[in-house]
Amino acid sequence: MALGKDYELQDCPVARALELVGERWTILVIRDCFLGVRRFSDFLVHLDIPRAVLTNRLERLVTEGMLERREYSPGRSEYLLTDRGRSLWPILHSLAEWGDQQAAPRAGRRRLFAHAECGTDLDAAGVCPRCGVVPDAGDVEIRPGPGADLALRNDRVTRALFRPHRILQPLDLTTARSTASSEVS
Amino acid sequence: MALGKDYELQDCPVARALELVGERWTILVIRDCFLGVRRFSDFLVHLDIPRAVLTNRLERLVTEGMLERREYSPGRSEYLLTDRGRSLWPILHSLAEWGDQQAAPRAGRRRLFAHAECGTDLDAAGVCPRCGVVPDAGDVEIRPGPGADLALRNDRVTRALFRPHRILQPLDLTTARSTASSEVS
DNA sequence: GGGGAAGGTCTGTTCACTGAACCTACGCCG
DNA sequence: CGGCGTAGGTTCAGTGAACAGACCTTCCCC
Repeated sequence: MALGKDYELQDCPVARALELVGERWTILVIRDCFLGVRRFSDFLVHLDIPRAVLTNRLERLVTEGMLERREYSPGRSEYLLTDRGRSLWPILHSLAEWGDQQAAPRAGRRRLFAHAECGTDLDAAGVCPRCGVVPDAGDVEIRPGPGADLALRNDRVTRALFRPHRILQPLDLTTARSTASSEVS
Repeated sequence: MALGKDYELQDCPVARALELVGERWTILVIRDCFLGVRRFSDFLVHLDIPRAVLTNRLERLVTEGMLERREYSPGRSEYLLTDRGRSLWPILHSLAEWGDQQAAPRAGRRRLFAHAECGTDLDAAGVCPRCGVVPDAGDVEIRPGPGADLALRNDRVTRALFRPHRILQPLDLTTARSTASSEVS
């Protein structure tokens, strides 16, 4: 299903897409995957999502072929975007663009995306203005914009995101973890 | 709110976007607006959405400034996309692209988008390959692709969509209405 | 003034999300 | 060995939203 009653009878590609990624939380889980989050507990602290729902969404994304589950140690798994999952990048990017245009804090954008190869910021359509290409998700670097705000939320994942890094690469949570004097919700 | 518990604490543009358009059905209502649907009863037959939910979504979209409600006759209203609503076009387009890539029927794509000025089909990023621009939503023409299928669903709106037309322009429902021998769900 | 369409509201039921508690396996430390 | 912490879940009661279907009101047309 997707949203209670599935949209099966909708002969429309948008409905098809929503069947796969339209459930509550699903898009945010995928967003976190792009940001480099891979472990259950990291999704948990970053999303404030009920554990049962997270379990459910991860399972579903795995069976849909968006994520791959891999045990990095007995009983511990991490979740990685598959090629299919990565193909969602244009959707994520357009959502982020729109969200920032419509509701950016006064301070400015929260996150900036750049073409990693040349360092140029992407335009609204996801195109690198210098190279004239739409970079693959693996070639995008993300960094906090002027509107980013640690006061709003301060968990180890959010802190780690304050260092620029390539999308899809695992976050460096070690230092962020040790910096943590208190783990504020 | 947006999805039960709102995503207020997410300092992320994607979460902001989902707060506005992430609820069940909301995206499909907006899709229909782009397709030219304007009236309560047309949304109803095309979406198979519970009436109460439709009322609620339309109301919310109006208060969010995505739609404008206009009485075209006492007690009868139609809903039109505002500029803010139109700015969602890139998101809709990327969703449609992705949905068709991932789950197109064997017969092929369900819908095709073309740049109305020159008649060229848009590429996956929404760019017109001939003109090199991302056409505004008002300059996009939509027509059924080879994978479109009236057998799946056959209401007056779906039938009207079988004629090519410009996005945002009202559908010509009159002939489709009269053609209707029986209004199959 | 009877019938039909448009655009809703109301109601009972089902279903999914929520929050909190509980559980298990592993690793480390003394 | 025994205790503690962490990762990654599962279980369960409570709640709020979605669902289907009946009902209602206003307008229009004959």
